[in-house]
Amino acid sequence: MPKAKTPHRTGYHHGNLREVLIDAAVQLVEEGGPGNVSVREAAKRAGVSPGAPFRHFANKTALMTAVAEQAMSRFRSEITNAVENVATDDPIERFAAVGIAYLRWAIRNPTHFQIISTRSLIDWDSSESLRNDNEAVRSLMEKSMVEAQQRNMLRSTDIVETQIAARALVYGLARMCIDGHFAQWAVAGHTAERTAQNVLEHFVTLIGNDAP
Amino acid sequence: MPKAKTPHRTGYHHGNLREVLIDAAVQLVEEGGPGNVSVREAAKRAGVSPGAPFRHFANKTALMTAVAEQAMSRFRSEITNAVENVATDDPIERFAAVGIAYLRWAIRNPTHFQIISTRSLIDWDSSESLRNDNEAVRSLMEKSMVEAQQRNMLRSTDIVETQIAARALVYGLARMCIDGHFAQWAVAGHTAERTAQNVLEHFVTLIGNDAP
DNA sequence: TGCGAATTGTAAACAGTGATTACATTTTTC
DNA sequence: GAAAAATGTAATCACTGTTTACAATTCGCA
Repeated sequence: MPKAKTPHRTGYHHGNLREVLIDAAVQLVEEGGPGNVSVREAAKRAGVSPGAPFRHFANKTALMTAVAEQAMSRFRSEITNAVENVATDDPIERFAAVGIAYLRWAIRNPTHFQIISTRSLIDWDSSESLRNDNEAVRSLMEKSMVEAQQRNMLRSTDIVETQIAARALVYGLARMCIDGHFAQWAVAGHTAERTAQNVLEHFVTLIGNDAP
Repeated sequence: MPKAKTPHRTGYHHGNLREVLIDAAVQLVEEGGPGNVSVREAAKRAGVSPGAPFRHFANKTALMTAVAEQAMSRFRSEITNAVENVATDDPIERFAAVGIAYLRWAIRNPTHFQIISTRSLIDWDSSESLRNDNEAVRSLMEKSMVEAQQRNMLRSTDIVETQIAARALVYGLARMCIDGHFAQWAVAGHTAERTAQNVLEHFVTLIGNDAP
């Protein structure tokens, strides 16, 4: 977790305002969720007047989008790293690895996951990097599924439905956690993370060709 | 869709303010999502001063919670009706009927589904009716699953994982729609609703005991 | 029927918000 | 070194949720 480096601005110009504003916004998100972010408070923490941020961001949504871009980048690289460090080349296991890394990051960074997945907070369409990172994760899931089918490892041949189901399951588990639908199924003392992993692995055996 | 009935208040007292405020808030939600709701605008539309709503709701969240209660009640009864009108007593088909009714309502009432499922907008813990209605839907899913297992119709005996997976799948599909993760998988010209149904039915065959 | 209490409205104010505008300063560029 | 571009400030606007003091109305009861 890199600390916000405020370079103790000396003169009239700040020199680093854009990045410092993003860091301040991230800090505000961590302190009290997305609703805790205000442009003015971010400006105050950057030691700058309330109007200054609008030289760097067209509006509040643009600032939140920058926060989302940073978060999404870390999200993507954590998942990419996880799947690269998987020993086996079993595509189904690789898919499980993606899903587990996905859930792990979402559960450990709930407010950031909320920001990157809630379109009303950000301007999704205007950000190429958001789309790229998201597509990278999606295609990682897709590839492993397609490969599994090619090796005849899937129970069903309806790969489109299977893929959407897989994505919906992972996304649903993540959102159930961050939306608080979770108290009821912290099963048998397991943490949310462990439970989510169990369910994902269960799903993986369901779609597989072997008997459970 | 019942129209807000403003009884043309004559005197100093409104007589119906609480309900009219809820209706106004619902209208604002329909016009521009949850973010479009403001207590003052609701008061204005009810023809009342900005402070008046606080005689009926402790704060804005309480007003939104009342909106959510109304929406959740309709959500529950639509699902309950759907499953009561299912001819068969096949528990797996009954589960599918619940899921389809769930997705149907969520997709056709996206902003209201967003309100009832996003805990940051409402005061979930303080509302008994929200909990009751939610639990009713959950237990409807649970019952059909348990029955399916008792009749040996499920592929896996890990019923806890199967149940959570089922809920996560339905919830994930609904949220993917309302969060806009959907443009990519409006598959083959199908509407979101039809696609979601296909995926759900695919999942149902996956968990079943028969060969696909 | 009348009177005190509870309910429910108003008006005015407060602090906080996103955003814009006119202006000032600094940096960049030729 | 001067014109231009970038980036800060100060003031201001309209809007928000919420509170407070006060006024009008309705309700419960002698």
